[in-house]
Amino acid sequence: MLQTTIEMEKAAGILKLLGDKTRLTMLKLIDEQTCCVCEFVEIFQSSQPSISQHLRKLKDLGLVKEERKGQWIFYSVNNKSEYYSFIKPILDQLPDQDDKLKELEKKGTRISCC
Amino acid sequence: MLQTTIEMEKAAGILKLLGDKTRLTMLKLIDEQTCCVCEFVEIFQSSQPSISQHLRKLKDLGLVKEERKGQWIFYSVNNKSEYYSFIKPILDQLPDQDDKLKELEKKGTRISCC
DNA sequence: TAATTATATAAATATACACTTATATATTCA
DNA sequence: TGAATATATAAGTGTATATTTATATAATTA
Repeated sequence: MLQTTIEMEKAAGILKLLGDKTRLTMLKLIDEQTCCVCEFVEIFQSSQPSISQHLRKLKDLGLVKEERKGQWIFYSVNNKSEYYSFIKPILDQLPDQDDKLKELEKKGTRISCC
Repeated sequence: MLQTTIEMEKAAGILKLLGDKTRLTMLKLIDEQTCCVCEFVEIFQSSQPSISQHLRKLKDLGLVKEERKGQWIFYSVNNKSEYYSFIKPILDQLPDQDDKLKELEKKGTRISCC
């Protein structure tokens, strides 16, 4: 097998994180874009702590990276992660979620600082 | 995007099932082989009901198929499943688990009926 | 046909997980 | 510098999930 493999325990841990609709949708959204916490709060109609806690789990495994810009913290998928090649084929099979961001833009609540 | 997509909710449900070390290892094992319940019990050092319940969940989503041969029921990944193309790239990135079956053969507890 | 072996299912229990509530920290702006 | 905004964290709570215990079903074999 030429393909890179990933330790079983690690793989299960990552898949468990992806096995949540909110986190999975988050990852798909920020695979090629960037979102801040308050945008997620609006998109998922969830509380701010709930969103923060989901992001924390993704960050703990190094799957996402954050970048502060003023008062906002923007999240995106960490394509430098050693597990990116593991999750990328999964994300690629998910339906595009850009309509969710389009909705924010329409409502004028999309944050595009700088 | 040319790739087939899968509904978000369904994808999360499947990934949640894969996000368990026992089930993930099971799937990897039976992607190209066939195993019966008692073999899993020995491989994972788990109780028989525990193994049966894991298999039930995989079967409920159609990810595995079963075939009775005498007193044994053999399980294998259902490559006819509409979700097989979703899980296959994941399984392909996992380390080979054949050593687990080799171990059974060495101990003489591998079931190879017929 | 009775005993044995393999598997499934149901109920009970213990643990893991997501979400809420409350609070802390950090940045911006008046 | 004080108020407002954005985010994080900690503690508490409720729900989901895995595992055990107990029992049922099905096939085999003596």
